[in-house]
Amino acid sequence: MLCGLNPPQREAVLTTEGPVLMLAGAGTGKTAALTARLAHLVRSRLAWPSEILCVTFTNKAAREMRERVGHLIGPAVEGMPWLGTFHSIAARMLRKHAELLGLQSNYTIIDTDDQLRLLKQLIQANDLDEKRWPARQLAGLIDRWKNRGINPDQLDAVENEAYANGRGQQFYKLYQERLKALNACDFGDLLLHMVNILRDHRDVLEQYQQRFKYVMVDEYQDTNQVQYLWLRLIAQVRRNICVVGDDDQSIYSWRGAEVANILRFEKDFPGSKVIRLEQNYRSTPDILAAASGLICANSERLGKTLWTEQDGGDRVRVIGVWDGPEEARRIGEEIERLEREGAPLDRIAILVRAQFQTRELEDRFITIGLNYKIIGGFRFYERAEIRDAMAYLRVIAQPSDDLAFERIYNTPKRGLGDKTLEKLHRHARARGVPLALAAIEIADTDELPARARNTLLSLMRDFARWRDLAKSLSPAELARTLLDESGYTAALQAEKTAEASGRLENLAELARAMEEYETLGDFLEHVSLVMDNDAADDVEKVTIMTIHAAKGLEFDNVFLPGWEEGVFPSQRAMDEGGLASLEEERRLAYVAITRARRRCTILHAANRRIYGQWTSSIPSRFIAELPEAHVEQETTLTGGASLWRAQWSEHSDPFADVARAQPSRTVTRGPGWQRAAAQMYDPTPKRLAEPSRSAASFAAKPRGDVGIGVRVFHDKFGYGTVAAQEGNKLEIDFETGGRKRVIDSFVKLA
DNA sequence: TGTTCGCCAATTTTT
DNA sequence: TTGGCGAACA
Repeated sequence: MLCGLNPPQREAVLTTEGPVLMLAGAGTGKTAALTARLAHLVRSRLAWPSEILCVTFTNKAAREMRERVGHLIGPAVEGMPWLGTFHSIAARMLRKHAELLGLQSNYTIIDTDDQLRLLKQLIQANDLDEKRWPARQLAGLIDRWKNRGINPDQLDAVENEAYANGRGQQFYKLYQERLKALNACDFGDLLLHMVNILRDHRDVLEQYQQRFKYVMVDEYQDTNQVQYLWLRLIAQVRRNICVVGDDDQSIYSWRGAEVANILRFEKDFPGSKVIRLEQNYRSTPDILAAASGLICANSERLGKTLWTEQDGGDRVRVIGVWDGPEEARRIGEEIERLEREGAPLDRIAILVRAQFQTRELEDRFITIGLNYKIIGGFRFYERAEIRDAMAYLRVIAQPSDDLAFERIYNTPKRGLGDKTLEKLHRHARARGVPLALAAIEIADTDELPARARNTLLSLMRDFARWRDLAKSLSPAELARTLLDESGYTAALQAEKTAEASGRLENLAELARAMEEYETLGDFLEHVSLVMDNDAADDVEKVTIMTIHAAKGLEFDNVFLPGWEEGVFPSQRAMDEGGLASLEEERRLAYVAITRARRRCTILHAANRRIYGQWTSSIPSRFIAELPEAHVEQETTLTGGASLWRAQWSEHSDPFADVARAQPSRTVTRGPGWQRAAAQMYDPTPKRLAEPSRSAASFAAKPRGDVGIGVRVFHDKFGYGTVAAQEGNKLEIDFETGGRKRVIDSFVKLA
């Protein structure tokens, strides 16, 4: 079991008693250490599998862990009910003790979509202006409160002020009451409810404290306050808690994760042993050195020094290009080259800061016929059609599921609108029954116009029939029948669009996925917590995803586009979160670079279209922070510059304005950005860029609608009059700021 | 009820 | 540029 482990890893495995903090840098084999430790505990009979609590953040991580432990200890792993995500374990506990909070044990777990609709209803019912106080914001606040372990009555005045002029608490309370009435929990509740129970019921707490001889936590830097409280309650007696994490990879603070949890572990658990895993098995020395150099700029680190036995490899490449499309083109070319060299596509990834960056790449890859897949964005179970199908199933399984009922009672369109819904609501509230029951009752009266009444009646009959069928059919068969008979499939077929046929496929896939489940209940429980669906693909594809989504993964070749101020670090981070969020961006950059095994290529463009607006930008400060010795810079702009110069003849440094044209909005200009900017616009390049197609894009055609004397508007400089025009370059006398040279696509007719 | 137009806003998203 | 949403119409 210990073979193949290095000394610190062994130590982590063998230090079973007392608190252990395992600081594991990127690619240092922490999962190996963790699984070996788990296996060791079982093998040496220190604990039964059922006496070990092992928590991860994602289902994927839990699954992998289970698999790997299974290899080490065999079928005993089946008896590990407490290996899972925070949420699934808390949900399981809560099912046992739900009645302590006035919930039934078959409570529904609602997702953010339901949550939002519920809040919207509350806001409307309480005459709040939805525009001014969006449900999203309230949802965000409530989430944050729950993440911090704050119950409605514990909310302080300041927090309360955060929503609707001091009505935050009121709405939080209302929301919780509504959830309880629906016998439902949101994700945050799973943990918060359990913490409340453990706090208020000594007997329950002691039961778990006794049961769990050992506690292990993966990705500890991502725990939030309430998860921390939960862990501490459970582990504080035996104190056999081993947490693994990397403060440098904490990138989820905006979701309530608190790096502080890992930073103060030693204080929380005095006498804890700190073990550092620093030998990296993933990346080449240059990649490691570049990443390490970058992360050094952060304060408040526990500090680790990654090293590797590997040698050789390429330096991290930094490529400056003219604009977004060229960036995408360049990446496409590089990937095609790698492909020709025999590199498998599925070991290549493009990691972006934000989803909008994927579009350009996608466009380009479609054009050149490169196989790619985009991870993230909408996940399978979040698609509208899947959620609709699920809602049908939920109503069948639980007639009291009002949220599900509301979702589908007019989907597909059957002529039941807001008017009818309102009546249902009124009746349901008056009688204190669920909507579905109210529907049956009201369809028996003359409250509704004949048409609505008949439709409703037949819908409720359908549900009664399906509920009946549910007893004899398998979940998958039930789903197929229901989709057919409800007219849902027919409505999609009638659409005849590519999108609709995609949706039909998804529904078929859903039914297929349901084959594995014996009962409808099993399936629904699975889906509410295990919302992932990585369908294995047989074709090799390049992966495009956000850096966040890439945490924990590795690729031979990694491309990192969009390293520009405003994109990465993102404008929002710089505007709002101050130093702390800039440091989180830097950690994100660190995560990005350390995904690469062999080669890492960073790109930045001088111009980019964001939200339909052309914006010019300077290289990210993170580029300047990379240690020069491990970086190789290249820019295609040099070729372009000479063309530009040829067109502009006597103007010696045409790029000066592009560089200077930066918005003064960017308050902090790190000392390094100039270096990068200078490098980028250096007219005497250290290395001559290949005369690329990008150069050609410079000789763009002029715009027909601007000419000398025309008054125009520029986003940064304001109004001005065109004084000279050459190709697509304009010289403009601005009303404030004097004469500037700009590209015609940056101006609008005034 | 269902459709269409104009306005506004716009990161990251493990469960 | 895209999408979501409410108000105005069919």
